[in-house]
Amino acid sequence: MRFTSGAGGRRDRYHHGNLREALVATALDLIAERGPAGFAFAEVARAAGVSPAAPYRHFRDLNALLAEVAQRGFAQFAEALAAGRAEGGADPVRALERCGRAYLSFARREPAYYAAMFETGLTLEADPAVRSASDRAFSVLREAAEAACAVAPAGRRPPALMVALHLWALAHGIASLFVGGGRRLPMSPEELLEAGALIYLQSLGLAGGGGKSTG
Amino acid sequence: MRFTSGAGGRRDRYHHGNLREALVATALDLIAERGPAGFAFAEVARAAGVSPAAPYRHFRDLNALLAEVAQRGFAQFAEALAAGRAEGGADPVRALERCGRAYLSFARREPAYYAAMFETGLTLEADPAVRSASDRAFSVLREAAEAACAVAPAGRRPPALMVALHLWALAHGIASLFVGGGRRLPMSPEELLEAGALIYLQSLGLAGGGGKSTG
DNA sequence: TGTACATCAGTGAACGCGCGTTCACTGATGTAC
DNA sequence: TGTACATCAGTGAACGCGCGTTCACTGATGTAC
Repeated sequence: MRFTSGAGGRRDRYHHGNLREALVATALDLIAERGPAGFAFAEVARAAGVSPAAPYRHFRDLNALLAEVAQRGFAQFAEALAAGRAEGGADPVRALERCGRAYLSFARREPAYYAAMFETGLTLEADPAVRSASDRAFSVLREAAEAACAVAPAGRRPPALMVALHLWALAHGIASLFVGGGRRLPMSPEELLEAGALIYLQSLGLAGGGGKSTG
Repeated sequence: MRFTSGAGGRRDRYHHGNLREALVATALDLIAERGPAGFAFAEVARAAGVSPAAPYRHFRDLNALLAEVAQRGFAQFAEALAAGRAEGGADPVRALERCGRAYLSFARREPAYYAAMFETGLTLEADPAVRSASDRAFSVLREAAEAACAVAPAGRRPPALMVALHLWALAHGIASLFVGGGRRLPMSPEELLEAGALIYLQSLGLAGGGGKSTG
């Protein structure tokens, strides 16, 4: 549980004071336990210690609550990607690699957010707020790819958008298949992604031929 | 609808005769409409034109039915991958590429199966039959990767399992993100995968340096 | 070919349950004066 | 500082509904003789 019943000990008041936040946090807990489709609106209310009618003051229905969770997830995701990118420092290729690593690490660190973002069926993508939060996250990766592609050998500069999509898909595929799920691997997802990105970027002339490029 | 009410016109009989098959087909229809978590056990019965108690003769509960769907999906998936591989002919690298292409094309052609296989939450993977059907599908890809890696330049032969995992993740990521979903792309998923696989395999010395390798 | 019978797949009624949603309400908060 | 009042967040009771599951049943099928 995150702070489902108010970490400050200010509970059992008639006015909850922070129910909207509490509902989001509770939904996140329930998603972690049972997946994004594993519970009902009334259940969130019960788990938050509130009457079944209370959530209607804040969300039209369960879907709206899940959309809010997904939206926040994408916002945090964007921050995590940007932080990863910054970690790479001045070297744009290294920054791109770190960006991919941050993708995977977010999926591992925040499986509930990740599930809300990507495993809810496509319904959420119809929500404009979710959609634009998602776009903002992807644009971090796209910009990192643009910077990296700019340092490619002149004359064989790959399309940055394509590079971004390839790395996104690779990271997403690895996260979906091998993080959390029961599938066994002979290596960690992180190692798998790092190796894949290295092989891919080498082919584009963007990574050193065999040298160590990460710490 | 596939053949929900018996394609042979032999309906309105007391004994359905093929209810098990009809339930699987109906579930597939419902998954296509609303996703793997979007309907109830009783609803499958109703859609199949049968009393709510009837499905219990064939499946313990909705989860067992979904597991059956997933299992069949993986079986067809394995066949599709093998067919793709065979399409590549004697050239093992080409065969590997075709295998990846078949992955994507299955996701597009059979979105309901694909959803049952990969978007049901991890619960299904606990089922041994589903698990082994899934393993069988992956082993087609792994064997294709082994054959392809065997023709790599001696001395820098990549680990085949890793190559298989990379291509699997790439294809799965592209399928999950860009097939069916609302996300727009500047190119088709097929082209994206083909380009990605080519870049990746070139780096391993497995694909011609810039030559056309597909038809 | 015909009859008796066992088997089994599907019926339909029934149950308790939790959900989604609404409603008039009530208690807390903050603000005007 | 104190009081009256508007606002608003949460209550709790209520409703109809569909679900999951069970049960004794019944009608179709196939087989033994």
